[in-house]
Amino acid sequence: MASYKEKKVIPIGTVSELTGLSTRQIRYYEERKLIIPERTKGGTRKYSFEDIDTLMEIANKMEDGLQTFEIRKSKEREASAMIKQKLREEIKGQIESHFNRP
Amino acid sequence: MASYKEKKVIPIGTVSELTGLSTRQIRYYEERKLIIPERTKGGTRKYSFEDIDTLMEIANKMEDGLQTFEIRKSKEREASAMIKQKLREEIKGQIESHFNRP
DNA sequence: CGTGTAAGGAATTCTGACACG
DNA sequence: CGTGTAAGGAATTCTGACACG
Repeated sequence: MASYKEKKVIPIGTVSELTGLSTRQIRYYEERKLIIPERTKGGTRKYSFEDIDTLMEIANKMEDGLQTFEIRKSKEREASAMIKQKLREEIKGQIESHFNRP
Repeated sequence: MASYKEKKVIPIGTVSELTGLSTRQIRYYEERKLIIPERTKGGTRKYSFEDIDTLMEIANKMEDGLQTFEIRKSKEREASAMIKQKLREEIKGQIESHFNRP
């Protein structure tokens, strides 16, 4: 969970190099809630490697002609699908353990 | 091999926060060849998570009263031991495959 | 809508040096 | 030897705005 990949430590200039996106694009995707970096005391943005992966996906979708709000929607859908899936599995587990009780 | 952990992307200020070391200490350990960050075009240092682990180890050894050159020596010894070990295994593998040839 | 850019300012980092011990 | 600090400058980043399409 709390590993390297999730740790927000990379400045925007490096993210720009790693993703090939301009800093303008990266900041704009934040404005559209597609990524949420952390900030230092001074206010400079810090990203994680996970954010970089996310940005690459965003870049692909933008190339496919999607609009930022569509990308956000599909992210939200994915997230809620994940939660529902978790719940389903949990309930299934409980039912099974109920019937298998000796 | 070429994963997140080895990628040099973290600026010195963040490294300082993560390790608890001062930027002065971090730069000094570089001067003593204990860590070797990369640089951006502009010349600012970039570290990897691996470097951070290394710095934590260095910090421990410094607390134990070791001097930087001793730490460097022990690192070099480790490195050459690793290489010798690799060679030994390689030769062993070759001998075995020789005798097991049908 | 998504992105480039010039603008002015603030935060971050760099190096070489002096200080202390 | 290892580290703090003040100094001056350079690189990096920030925000809000205008522009184009």
